Amino acid sequence: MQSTASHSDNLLFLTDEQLRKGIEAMFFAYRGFTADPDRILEGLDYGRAHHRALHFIRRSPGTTVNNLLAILGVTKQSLNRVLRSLIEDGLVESRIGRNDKRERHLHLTKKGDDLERSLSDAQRARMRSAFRAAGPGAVQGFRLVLEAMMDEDARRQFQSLKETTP
Amino acid sequence: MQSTASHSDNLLFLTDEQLRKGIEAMFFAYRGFTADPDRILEGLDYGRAHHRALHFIRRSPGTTVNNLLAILGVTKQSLNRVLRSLIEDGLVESRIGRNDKRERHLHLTKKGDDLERSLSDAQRARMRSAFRAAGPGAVQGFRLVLEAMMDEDARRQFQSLKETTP
DNA sequence: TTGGAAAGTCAACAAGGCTGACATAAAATC
DNA sequence: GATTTTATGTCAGCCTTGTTGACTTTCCAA
Repeated sequence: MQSTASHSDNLLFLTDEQLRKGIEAMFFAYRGFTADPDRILEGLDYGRAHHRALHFIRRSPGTTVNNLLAILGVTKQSLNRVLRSLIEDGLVESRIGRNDKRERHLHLTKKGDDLERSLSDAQRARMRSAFRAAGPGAVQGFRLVLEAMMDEDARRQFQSLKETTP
Repeated sequence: MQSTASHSDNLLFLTDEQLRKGIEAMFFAYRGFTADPDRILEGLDYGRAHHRALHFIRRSPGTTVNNLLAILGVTKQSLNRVLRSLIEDGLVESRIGRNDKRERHLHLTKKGDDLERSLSDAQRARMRSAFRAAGPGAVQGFRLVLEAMMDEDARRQFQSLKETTP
């Protein structure tokens, strides 16, 4: 029975019940994850889509529109609507490429950087307190599971973002 | 320096860089998390909102509309639109409460159960493969962090769902 | 018996996805 | 040099899913 016990121990986390808990945890946690930035954006004329664009532009200054499209996984029409308003309002600057003049390289202005910072500060604060509450080992596990849950493409994008040190 | 090293070891996972990675991991992983059910729903006339309603009705058969509202965190008008189509199409049955006849108790029909099963099968398959890839320890950490990331209310709901054994 | 809670409905609106069609400029290729 | 491909932007229109506000019906409970 010893080997049976150890066998079931190893597979315990793969029962449908455990998987369902994982699914529901993702659902509730994602709500918390977006709650703080959403609250900040409520007053302004922006939404979650604007936050995502600002985040990845700040993350990779000078990124092209096509690049951003691939990362965000939306259509250019969707992204364009968001970018247009950010550019009009002076939060994002679009510079014509030097080598390839078809490309637009995106940068945050001071104003855009300020907003993104306030949004990500709020999000980081929650992440920090969750990490602190769960402990270092848990954080490692958290990232392993999330990475394994991604689509191949997303994982590649995530990993190449990881490697860059801004 | 021994105590300094151990001190920085303990805080290493709280650097802004680590937190940013956590944020991006949530973003990419959530996309993967919803991708499979979304693909199935694409053909049908339903969306993610329908999936969520079906999930929690199957999870807690006989739940009231108010209960579901609290869990899903949307307005009754939003939920009503979704429930109406599910009831019309014969996936959900709405039974008037016996004790309190104002209440509607929600149940899945065979048809609703079949659809929910096919959606959650797909979602569980991804979760299973992520859990398997990451290992039991990681799964524990994953859930600890997610739980700590939830709002108070959501955490209470999550925990009371956990305790129920259907 | 009356106040208020639970549930449902209608209307209107917004964010943010999507498709399709088309325009322009520039690079790449033949 | 002509043609094709690529990167971007834009217009129009559609869908889902969220919102608010106003109103009705039902019916429990004080």
